[in-house]
Amino acid sequence: MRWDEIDSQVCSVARTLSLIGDRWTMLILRDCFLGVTRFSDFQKSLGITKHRLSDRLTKLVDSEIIKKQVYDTSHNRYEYKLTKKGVELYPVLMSLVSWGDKWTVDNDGTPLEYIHSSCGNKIKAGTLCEHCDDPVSAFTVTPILGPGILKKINRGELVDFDNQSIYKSIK
Amino acid sequence: MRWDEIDSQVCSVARTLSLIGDRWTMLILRDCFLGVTRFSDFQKSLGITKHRLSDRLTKLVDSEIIKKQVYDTSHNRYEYKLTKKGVELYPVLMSLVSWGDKWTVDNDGTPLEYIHSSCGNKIKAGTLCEHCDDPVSAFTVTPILGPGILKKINRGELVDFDNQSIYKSIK
DNA sequence: ATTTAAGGTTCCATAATGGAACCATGAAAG
DNA sequence: CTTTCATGGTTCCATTATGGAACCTTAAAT
Repeated sequence: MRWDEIDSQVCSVARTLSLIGDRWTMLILRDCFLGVTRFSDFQKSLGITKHRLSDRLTKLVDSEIIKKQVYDTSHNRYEYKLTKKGVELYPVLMSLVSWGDKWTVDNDGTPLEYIHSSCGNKIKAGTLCEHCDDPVSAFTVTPILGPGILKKINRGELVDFDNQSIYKSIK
Repeated sequence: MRWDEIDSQVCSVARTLSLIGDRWTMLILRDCFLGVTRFSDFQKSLGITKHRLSDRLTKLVDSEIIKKQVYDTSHNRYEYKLTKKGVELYPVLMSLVSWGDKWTVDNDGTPLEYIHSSCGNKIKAGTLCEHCDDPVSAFTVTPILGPGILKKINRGELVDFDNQSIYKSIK
């Protein structure tokens, strides 16, 4: 299977990664969340080549994760800004940051810190269950088949689907 | 800048993506969390070519996100399992799932559902601040320079560092 | 003696990426 | 009024990464 076919997998991870899972894309989005909007600023911040940046921005606009707006009509200058769909990728970014802060930090400490305006403290972000407020971890979650897979099985699609692993989960 | 140099950026996102940000790696980890452990099962589940899978597994073992263990000494058969470092990537996976469930779902519904063993409900995972329990979103978080950057600036490294964007953040 | 299963490696054609050069527009400088 | 600069790109080409198929190795099973 080629990479550009992974969105055919009936899997939210695969479908999401088909949009944001290639080189540079998440770093571009990191910059978006930090307030970068202009082509040349992305380029300086990232060290990406122009045509690669151009390609990635176009794809992100096509998938409606960012939008391209003229900010200077006389010059045709543009700014790229997150859409609602894009803003909602923030948990992905924060979870990457949290993990990186713990496992890839050097002796100097964490590169950035994040202040939560609700309480004024440094963020200690956790993934919690909104029903019980307990932390969500691989050991307290059991995946089960959802309608997105079950309906396709009932219609005879996914004939060679192997659901063994789902019921094993992580031990 | 080449992709294999991004871990030189003083940024937890870049450093994390240098380990798990290339094609296939997150999908391999998805399978790890679902209970897949064997080379051939990864290959069947992912549709990845053998040498690419071999390459990715080796890199994940090198970065201590998974470990390779013999499960059949007479045959030299191996299983790959998440380490503590790897298990802690679960929030990254769940945030990708949550976003994908919302923005990439088809008419049939979500592919998988996740039951939280703490409360028995379907997971509604949210990224919350552990100080105030309020949701963490791009609009309620302000990034500031941390010691990992400040100390390097004080030592005269990062001379051409541009922190403009950090103070803009997202509006 | 041959086949099968697991877990790979090798070879080669194709696709993605990186670096450098080039282009277009309008504003600013001399 | 000619040249230079800033922004936001595109083109060309060499280098890397990836995909597909074939092949390899060990030990058991037929």
